[in-house]
Amino acid sequence: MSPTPQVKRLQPVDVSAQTTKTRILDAAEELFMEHGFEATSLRLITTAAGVNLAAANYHFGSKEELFQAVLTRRLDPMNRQRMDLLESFEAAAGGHTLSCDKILSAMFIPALKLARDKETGGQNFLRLLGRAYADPAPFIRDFLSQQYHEMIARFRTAFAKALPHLPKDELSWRLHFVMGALSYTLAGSDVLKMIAQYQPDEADNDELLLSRLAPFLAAGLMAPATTSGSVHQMFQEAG
Amino acid sequence: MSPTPQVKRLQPVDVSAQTTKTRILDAAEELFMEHGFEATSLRLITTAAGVNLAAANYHFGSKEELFQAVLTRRLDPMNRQRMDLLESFEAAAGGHTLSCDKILSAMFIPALKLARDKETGGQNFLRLLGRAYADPAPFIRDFLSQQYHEMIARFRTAFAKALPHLPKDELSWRLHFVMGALSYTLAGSDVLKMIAQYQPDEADNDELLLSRLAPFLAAGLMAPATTSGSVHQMFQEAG
DNA sequence: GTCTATACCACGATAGAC
DNA sequence: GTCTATCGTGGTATAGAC
Repeated sequence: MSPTPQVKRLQPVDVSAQTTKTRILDAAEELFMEHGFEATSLRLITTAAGVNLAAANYHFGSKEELFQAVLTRRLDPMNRQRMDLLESFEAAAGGHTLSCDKILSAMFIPALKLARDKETGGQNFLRLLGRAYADPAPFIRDFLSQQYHEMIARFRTAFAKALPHLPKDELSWRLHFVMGALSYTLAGSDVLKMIAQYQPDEADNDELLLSRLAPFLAAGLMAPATTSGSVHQMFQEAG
Repeated sequence: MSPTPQVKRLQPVDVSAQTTKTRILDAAEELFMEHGFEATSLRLITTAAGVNLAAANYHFGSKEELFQAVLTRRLDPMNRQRMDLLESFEAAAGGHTLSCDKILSAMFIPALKLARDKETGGQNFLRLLGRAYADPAPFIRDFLSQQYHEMIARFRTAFAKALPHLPKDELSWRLHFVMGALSYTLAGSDVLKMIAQYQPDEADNDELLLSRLAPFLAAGLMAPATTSGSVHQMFQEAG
């Protein structure tokens, strides 16, 4: 079933290897996006890719590592785009401080581009990413933690300049809320049934979705710092 | 290994059934909280409960239904408390409109109570709930959608009064963001490594966590409505 | 080095004896 | 109600073909 290598010269090993590896990667990405990590079996992936079951473990070591490879292939370029875009915004602003909206757009735009540039799957990859971001599996959390570390650090300093009044730890929390809301929104296309008034046209339009999320998050970021014990007080009042 | 029924009279069937059923439920809750749904096997649960593997399927039908039973036992009372608290706030306010903070506290306080009232597991149940809220499995999404429907509808009308300027569909989106940020925050205790400056004391303190989330969400809810195409414009500018 | 065939063990589920 | 036995499927490891 596997294609026989036609050209044996000029790195024939690499060529044949990349072909099989890429086919597994493509099939895995599509199936992971559709069914999620746990519900997608290696047998389904390798069958769809037209390769042997053991080939997946040979090239990627395990199902978990295959999943990480699927994510890295698109996540790494996207986060680099985010940092580059932020840097270009800062350069264009000269000495001026960037607004929260502008910084947020540096996070959103590369995600939107990713959703569009890829004719196939691109729209759904963000959902896969959002689900992964909320996945309880430690190997996923650790992997994403490592992947996002540099980008988050870069954006935190940008937000710190835009929000000088905000305490450092408060900003860390709010960045956490931002990342959570973003990933959750991207992941939760079908949770909208919970909210009702569900409009399929809107839900499929990531641009419209993010254009609603952006002002929500910007306002949250710019809110005054927490007054200590405010919830505690409410808790006491309610008995 | 299973306890032999000592009293055969007075509904012996129900007594023995509830005992086994409860033991499975308790063991399942603890293990689901610790390892998540997929990573927890029925064999582990039934072994911990000291019952036979088949007993779980007999009493609950499937692993999925067992999981739903675990969630329902605590979720149903919590959502009822939320609605009751909101109603008492409205009654206390007379004809006055409730503030967003007040409405949000009606959502948060029952969650905090749940986290505390139960000596065992209570602190971690909210994390299990948050993870379930973001789980891609359809049976979980459908279940929670049904569980939350009444409460969400109730709170939407409350927010609609507090935010009369906000279009209906915009409010629906923001409620979605609120629920997402809340559940994600409760679920993501260990994602904080991503943000760094991690302080274990704070992360374990749900009250402090929610006291930081509340003003963030309130500000987002009260933000001016989306100007159509704002993100689209930014997207064009960035090329 | 790549790829295949195959075996192994754990899982969820179920039928049937008690 | 409970238990044993068993089925089909899952991820994984490995021996050996090319």
